[in-house]
Amino acid sequence: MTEEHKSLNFLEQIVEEDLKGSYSKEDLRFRFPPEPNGYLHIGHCKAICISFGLGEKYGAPVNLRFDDTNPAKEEQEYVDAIKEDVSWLGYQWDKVCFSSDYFQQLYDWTIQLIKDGKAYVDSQSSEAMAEQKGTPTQPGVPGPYRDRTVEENLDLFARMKAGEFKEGEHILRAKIDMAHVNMLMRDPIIYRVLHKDHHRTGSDWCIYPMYDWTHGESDYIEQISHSLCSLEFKPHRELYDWFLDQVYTGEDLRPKQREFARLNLNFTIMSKRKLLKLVEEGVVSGWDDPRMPTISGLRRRGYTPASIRNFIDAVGVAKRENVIDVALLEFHIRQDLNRTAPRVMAVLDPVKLVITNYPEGKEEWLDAENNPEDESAGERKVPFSKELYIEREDFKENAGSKYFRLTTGKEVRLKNAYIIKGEEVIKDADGNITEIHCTYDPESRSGSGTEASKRNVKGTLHWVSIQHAIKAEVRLFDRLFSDENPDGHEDKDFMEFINPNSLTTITGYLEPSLKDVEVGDLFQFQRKGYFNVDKDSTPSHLVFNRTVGLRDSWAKIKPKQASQKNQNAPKPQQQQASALSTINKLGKKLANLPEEKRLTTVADIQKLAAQLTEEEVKGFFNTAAKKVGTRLAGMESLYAFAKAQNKTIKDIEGAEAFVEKAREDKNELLQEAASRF
RNA sequence: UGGCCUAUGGUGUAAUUGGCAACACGUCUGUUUUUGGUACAGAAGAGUCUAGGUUCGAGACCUAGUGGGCCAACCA
Repeated sequence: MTEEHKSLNFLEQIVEEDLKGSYSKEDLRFRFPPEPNGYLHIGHCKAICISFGLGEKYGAPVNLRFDDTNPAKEEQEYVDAIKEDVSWLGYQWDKVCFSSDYFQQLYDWTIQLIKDGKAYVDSQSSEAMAEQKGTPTQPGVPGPYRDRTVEENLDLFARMKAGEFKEGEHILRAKIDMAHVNMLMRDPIIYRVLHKDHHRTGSDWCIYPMYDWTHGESDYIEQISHSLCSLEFKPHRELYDWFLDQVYTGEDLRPKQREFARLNLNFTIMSKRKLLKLVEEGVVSGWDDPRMPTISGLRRRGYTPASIRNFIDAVGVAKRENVIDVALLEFHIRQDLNRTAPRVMAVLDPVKLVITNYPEGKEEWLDAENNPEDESAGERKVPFSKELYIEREDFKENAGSKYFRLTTGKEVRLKNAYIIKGEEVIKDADGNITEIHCTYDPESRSGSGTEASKRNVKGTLHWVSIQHAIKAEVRLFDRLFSDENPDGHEDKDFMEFINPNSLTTITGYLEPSLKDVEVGDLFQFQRKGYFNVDKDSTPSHLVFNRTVGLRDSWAKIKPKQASQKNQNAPKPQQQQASALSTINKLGKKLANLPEEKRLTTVADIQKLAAQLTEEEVKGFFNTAAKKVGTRLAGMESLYAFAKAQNKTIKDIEGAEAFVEKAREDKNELLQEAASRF
């Protein structure tokens, strides 16, 4: 067993248990069952990774099944997009299936259901039916059509199928229990009339099965061993099993449904319906807008499959509600891109830098490393000349000592080039800096090996030669919502939290090596972040997206410096833990400590106890009997406190009873401690 | 007035047969660095929602309480 004993999540444990039980490895089969009514988002990635991940782990097939039972919402476009997204993530399905492939089988089973008296045609309005259904706390009551004869039901259902009725006139319900505690068991609908063409079956059907009647049976038909879904389907399990009971032959594999908590991300919405609204109202440019949490959006943004899979892996699988910090997603894309993305220089907010002692008209092509994390990435040439662009924020006239960038009189290194020294600032009439003049040290060229080239200067700036630079449109994204939980306010709609500045488009100046990039190419613009080539990009008009910025510790220092001016304020000072809370803390485990450690801890407690007030000591007297450690700590505290105050336990109310109880306790340590009084 | 699920550092996830609760992100310190990136070293931060119980021993099991989630679409 070379197996790291990495702990299994609860779903893997279920599978392991089953494998130890009646399941063989060949029985395992999973499925990912999206409804083709929208694009997949990061939340679906979790479901995909769980089922496909299990498939990879156990060498089991995984079906991609389109749960297409509602022609009103479903389209071929979505089927295609979902396939693309799943395979882009790097998963291979065994079969592509459609619930609609099982319409006939489902229908046949339904006939049997009716014959068995387990389904009936109801002909009321949906309002009347809802009325009879009751509420979670009130049982429902049977409707007037519940006891139709089998013949009548068969006839009506046949005519529903034949298209004799309009939508809503009749539906077919399972006959279970209108008073069941589980609302879903109160005679759920299994078929409704829908006069709509289906994207696959066309006009073959005008009755369509509902989710519950379709899902478990589809799992059964495909012989899915473990049907994994998110927590909100937990109440459906009972019905899933009930339906399965009706068709299960006992001779083959019976699927089981298990549920896990879905993924939530802060500052993000995760509902297809709401994402659709963003698309329809033009808040974003489409399902694949780089700000969207859709897989296609993330892909266009520059996220890699590996980064997403690693992210999902890090998130884990459990049954409790969770909200993941987007910082974790960002961590994983940076981690992936740091290894793989070629480095390149691009100036996004340019200011002109003139090297006054650099010869007019001269140009040099300097060596630049493509990726310090990957030697095999090689080098490229970057042109250097007298006039450059640098970032506006990389120069400051009056800079503090913590500012490592260019300022007058100070030296910095130009990445891959020379060390320069700030000399002079040229401003326009309004006082805006238009040009910075500097001088360079001709001996200091990067990699030249001279003494001067090895000098250490604090800052290194990226730059681009003005005459060689190529222009590009650069799109900078911020989060789409300004609220951490845009979907979580009862009084406010998520649309109110849309961040109006989620997209900034600027013109950047890039080193010329970027001339021939292709859509999807990923780069690190040094010191600026990771960028990829957007699909809008053309050779004559390059368009880049910022996937994610670099971690930026300078960004954190800046605001601190600013606030340092009014910095006589009391420091946030670590709150000194009170003697009492420290004792409590120490006490908690006291009874379980090894001898030596316990003695030193007791000594600590006694020392601290001298600082306690009488009231605080009395607090220990009510400690739950179960908490031996805390009682022990209380005992020690009482002892030390009494000693320090020159009191006996008779002087302290309640102390005698406390000690007495401890003497009689079965814990020896406690007895011992109490016996000293 | 119901049923089901759930509760471990700021966040997320761990904790098989006896380890004063581990890992990752985040935060903070340093070191290295021609990216204020990366890498490396280190620190702070929970004593496991509360109260009982079972046990030699409970984060794990039981009961109750409390907090959170889900459940009444001819959606999936």
